[in-house]
Amino acid sequence: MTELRPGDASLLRKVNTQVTLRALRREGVTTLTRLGRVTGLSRQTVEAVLDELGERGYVRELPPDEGAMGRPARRFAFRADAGHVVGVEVGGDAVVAALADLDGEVIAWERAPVPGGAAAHERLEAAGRTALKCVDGAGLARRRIWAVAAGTPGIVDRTGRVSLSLTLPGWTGVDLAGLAGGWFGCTALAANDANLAALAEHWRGSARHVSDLVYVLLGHRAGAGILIGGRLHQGRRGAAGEIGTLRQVGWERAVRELAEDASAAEVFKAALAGDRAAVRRVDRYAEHLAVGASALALTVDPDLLVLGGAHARAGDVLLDPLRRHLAELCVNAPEVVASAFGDEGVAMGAVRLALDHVEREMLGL
Amino acid sequence: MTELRPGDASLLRKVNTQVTLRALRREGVTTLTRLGRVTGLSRQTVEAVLDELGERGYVRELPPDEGAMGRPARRFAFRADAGHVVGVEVGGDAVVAALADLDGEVIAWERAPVPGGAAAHERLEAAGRTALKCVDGAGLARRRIWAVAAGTPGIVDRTGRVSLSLTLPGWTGVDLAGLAGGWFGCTALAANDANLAALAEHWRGSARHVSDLVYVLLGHRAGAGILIGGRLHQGRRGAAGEIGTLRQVGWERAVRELAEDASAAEVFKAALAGDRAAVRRVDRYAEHLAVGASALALTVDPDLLVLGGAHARAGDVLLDPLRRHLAELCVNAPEVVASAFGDEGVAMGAVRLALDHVEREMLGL
DNA sequence: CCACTTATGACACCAGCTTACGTATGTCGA
DNA sequence: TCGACATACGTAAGCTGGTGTCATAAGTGG
Repeated sequence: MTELRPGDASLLRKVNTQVTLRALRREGVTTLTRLGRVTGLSRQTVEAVLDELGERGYVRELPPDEGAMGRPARRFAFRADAGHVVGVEVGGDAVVAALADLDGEVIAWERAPVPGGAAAHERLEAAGRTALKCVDGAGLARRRIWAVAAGTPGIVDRTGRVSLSLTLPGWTGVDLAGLAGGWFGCTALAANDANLAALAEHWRGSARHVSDLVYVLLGHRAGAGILIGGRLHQGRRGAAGEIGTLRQVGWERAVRELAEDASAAEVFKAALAGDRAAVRRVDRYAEHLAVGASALALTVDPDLLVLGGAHARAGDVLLDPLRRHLAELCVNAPEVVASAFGDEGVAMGAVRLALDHVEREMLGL
Repeated sequence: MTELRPGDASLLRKVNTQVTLRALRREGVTTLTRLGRVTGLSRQTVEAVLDELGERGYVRELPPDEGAMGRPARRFAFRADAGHVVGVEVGGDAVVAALADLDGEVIAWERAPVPGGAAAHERLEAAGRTALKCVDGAGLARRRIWAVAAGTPGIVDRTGRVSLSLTLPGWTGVDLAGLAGGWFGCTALAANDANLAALAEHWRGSARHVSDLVYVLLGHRAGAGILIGGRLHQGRRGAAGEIGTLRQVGWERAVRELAEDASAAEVFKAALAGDRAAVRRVDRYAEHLAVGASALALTVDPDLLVLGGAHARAGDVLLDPLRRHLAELCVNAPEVVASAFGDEGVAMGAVRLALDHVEREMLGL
């Protein structure tokens, strides 16, 4: 139900700017004629659009390429360094910040541990410090940051406020987006961590080719992010994917049980080595996970189920039993794969969210 | 991720045709000047668009309205009778067909009982016969039907084939859309019944104002339909919402238990009258339903949960306990309301699906 | 019959896209 | 070195579609 507004000639220019810009970014350094061919627009139109984009600082002209046949073509490139965004994960144990250019290329990472029991203001302070350090360390002026996005566990509403956190002390009620906006004095967004990880996976991870995706983030708790039609689905209050809170699903218990005495990593390692008890324990964990995952899968019927977070790094030791249990529960279970990211998935997703915002702005809504 | 194509001038005309047509249909009989005001387009543009639509047969000019001040304005109206669609429910016990014009006004209903154990070919034959009778009875030429849509229990894939049916004998594998296309020799669509009921509810039922919606259809089995952003979400294989198949959810058992000895209607009636045993039984049923419903609600976090189907007609006798159990299970449970339709919801949704198709065609994709 | 109201019709104008064609600027081979 | 060739540029003409303006038409009311 897109709001449908009447179009005058300027709408055409907007559409064609969009088309041209996309093509330019996809092709890299390109000539006018080539851009005309791939977009289906005339050379003149492309040129006019590129002039405009050049004036706005988004496109740069490079010296002509010599050595080829015929008159050398003017060459253009997208200026990925015209602006930057920062993506931040404000997690339970640590804060991760990523500085990226408009192409989403990460220029600098910054991490800092935060004690699990830290108060909200300490955690926020650490997050701000880390984000600023990330930018300062890269030698970039702070005003070059166009947008910031932050991901955090818990339910984050549409305004970017944490409306419920069950894991971080004092976290419920924190206006994460509002505070993050203060770091660089720019627009700021906030969302649930699993949601952002799902975005990242669709952008540059294991789910590049699909449009409907469920991402399950396995950590101290287990959360889920949902992409439908390639777009984040957050739900009415940002609580979409919070299946883990359903008692029957038992995710909370599963997470607790897994690491009852030994650390989770040790259990997975032992299971990989063939330790019977450990294998059984992983299998139990997988069985519990499968209940919630199948509820998600049966509801959404996604193209793909991606597992991420600390425990997902165990790989097939966990994935194989999970696949087995899922197949038992679901009519036709989706494909299950591991996240393509290590512990930077959430920050990458935050980068993507910030870029989405910036790209909308770039083209004047 | 819309496919983005370059725009020439004809794109503008398409957009403005869309805008004008919508406004015209919303306003009813209208003048040029008024249409210009409400669309934000100039009178000239509106006139040109309307001329074109008139030639194509979608718009009719009416005689000017006399008696008002000033020069009488030309008056235009959408021709809802330019084409028609048929929506069909192919259910377990009956077939329901609805004939509607382009405004979605139902011109004729037709119903026929079908024994639950009927073979697939009998059921299909009954469906075709009912659809044809519906149109013939209204005195409408069969070639005036532009599209047909059919809804049926079970999983229906994107091509309109029933890929899995657990209730109707021989139903798995039936190419419902393909066969329905033969009835009138027009394009035909098919989808799961709960999905269509959800569409109907969003169109003209209890969910008009919301964009994310879960609809639970309570019948011999319980199925669910999901609307996200006002659009049907069917999933990879059309299996979205099939949470009822999850054993932990226990919907199948719940449906069986409810009507163990007495009929379900009697149980609800007794509960309404205050019969303790019946109240307990409805409560148990509601409790079971709530598990699946909460899984759906926690996954999607919809604006609204609509209950439909035979059992939903019991009203608050069922809804109240369901709301109570939902509130226990969900972080913030969605509002729960009953369907606005009786047993015509699925056919109405089928009409809507067919109209969606027709409207896309009308504007040239 | 005249003043007033409201919509129409015709005209000029603008933005934006396309096609066509001549021209500029390089490479390649004799 | 020079002409043939290839390729891209620059300009102009023409189309579509949308907007604003202004005189005019066609009613009502006194």
